[in-house]
Amino acid sequence: MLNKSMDFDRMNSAGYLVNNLARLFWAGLRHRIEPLGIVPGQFAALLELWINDGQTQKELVKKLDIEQATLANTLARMERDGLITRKEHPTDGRARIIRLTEKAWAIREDAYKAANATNEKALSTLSGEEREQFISIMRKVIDEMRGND
Amino acid sequence: MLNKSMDFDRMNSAGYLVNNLARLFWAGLRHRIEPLGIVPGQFAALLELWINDGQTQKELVKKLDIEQATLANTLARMERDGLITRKEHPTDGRARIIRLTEKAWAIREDAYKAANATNEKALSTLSGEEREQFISIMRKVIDEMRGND
DNA sequence: TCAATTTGCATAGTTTGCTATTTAACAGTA
DNA sequence: TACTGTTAAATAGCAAACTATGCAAATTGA
Repeated sequence: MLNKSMDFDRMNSAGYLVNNLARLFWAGLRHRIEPLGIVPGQFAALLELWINDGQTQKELVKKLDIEQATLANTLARMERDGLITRKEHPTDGRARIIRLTEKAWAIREDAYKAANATNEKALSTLSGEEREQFISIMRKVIDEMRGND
Repeated sequence: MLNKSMDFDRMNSAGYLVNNLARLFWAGLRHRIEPLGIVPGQFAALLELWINDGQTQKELVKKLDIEQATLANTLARMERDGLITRKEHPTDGRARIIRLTEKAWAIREDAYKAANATNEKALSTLSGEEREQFISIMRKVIDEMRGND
C-alpha cells in the first residue's frame, strides 16, 4: 500500500455511523407510531404543538430544526391526515394559525410512550454514565456544526 | 403539572439529537463534495467500489446498510451522472456488473479528503478520549438496534 | 400615498430513504 | 421437458429532506 490516505474506513467515520444510527431510530419510531396513524416526520411538529398549540408556521420553523419548505409540506400532509387545521390569522392575512385536532390530542400519551420506548431500547446497552456522555457529546457536536461551516 | 410523563423534552432525546446530527453531517458533506459532481447518497457505494470494483448490486447491498430498491435507484442516478457502468454478468443473466468510470476514479482522493474534513470539523470540539467514546458508543447502539426491534 | 421591499407561506423540482410489487432469469424436480 | 419456486434487479408509490422560486399581504420610506 502506497499511502494510508488512500483508504477510508467507513466503520470508523463519525458521519457514516451517525447516518446509520439516524435511520435505525427513524425505523424504530416509525414501527411504534404506525398504529397511531402518524409518521416520524410529523413528530417534531406534534411535540411542539402539544406544548404550545395555535402557532403560526413561522413560529414553528423557528423552533424545529427544519426548513420552512419542509415544514410546509409536512403540515400539508398532517392536515390531509386530520391531525391539524389551519385557520386565518386574525391580524396578518399571510399567516395561518395551526391548531391540533382532537385526533392529534388523543394520541399524545401513546406517542410519548413510543418515542421513549425507542430511546430506551436504543440506549439499553449503555450504562448511565455512557448515556450522559452520549447525549452531551452529541449536543457539543451539534453546536460545533451549527456554528460555522 | 399533573404528571411528569405528560412532557417530552426533545433536547434530551437521543433520537432527536441523532436525527439532527445526521442532517448536519449530510449538509456538511454535500457542500464539500458538490464541486466533485457527486452527492452524499452516492458516497457509500463509491467507497465500496473504490475498494472493490466490479461487484453486482446484490453484493453491494450486502455491504451497504441500505435496501436493495434504494441502491438500485442510486445506481441509476450514478449511471446517469457518468460515475458507473453496468454490464451483463458473464454467467447470470439477471445480474449486472457495476464498474466505476474514469470520472469516478479521478475524484477518489478529493472525496476522501472531503469526508475526512467533515468528520474532522464535526469532532474538532471533542477531546481524543471523547472522540473514542463517541464512536464506540455509536457502534454499541447500532449493534443493539440492529439486533432485535 | 404609493412604489419598493420584506415577509409568510406555497410550490416546483431533486435526492434518498422506505415497502411492496413486477419482471425476467435461474434452478430444481416431477 | 415442463412446472414450480427462488432470486436479481427494476419499478411504483410514498415520505421527508433540501434549494430555489413564486405570490400575495404587510410594511416601509420618500
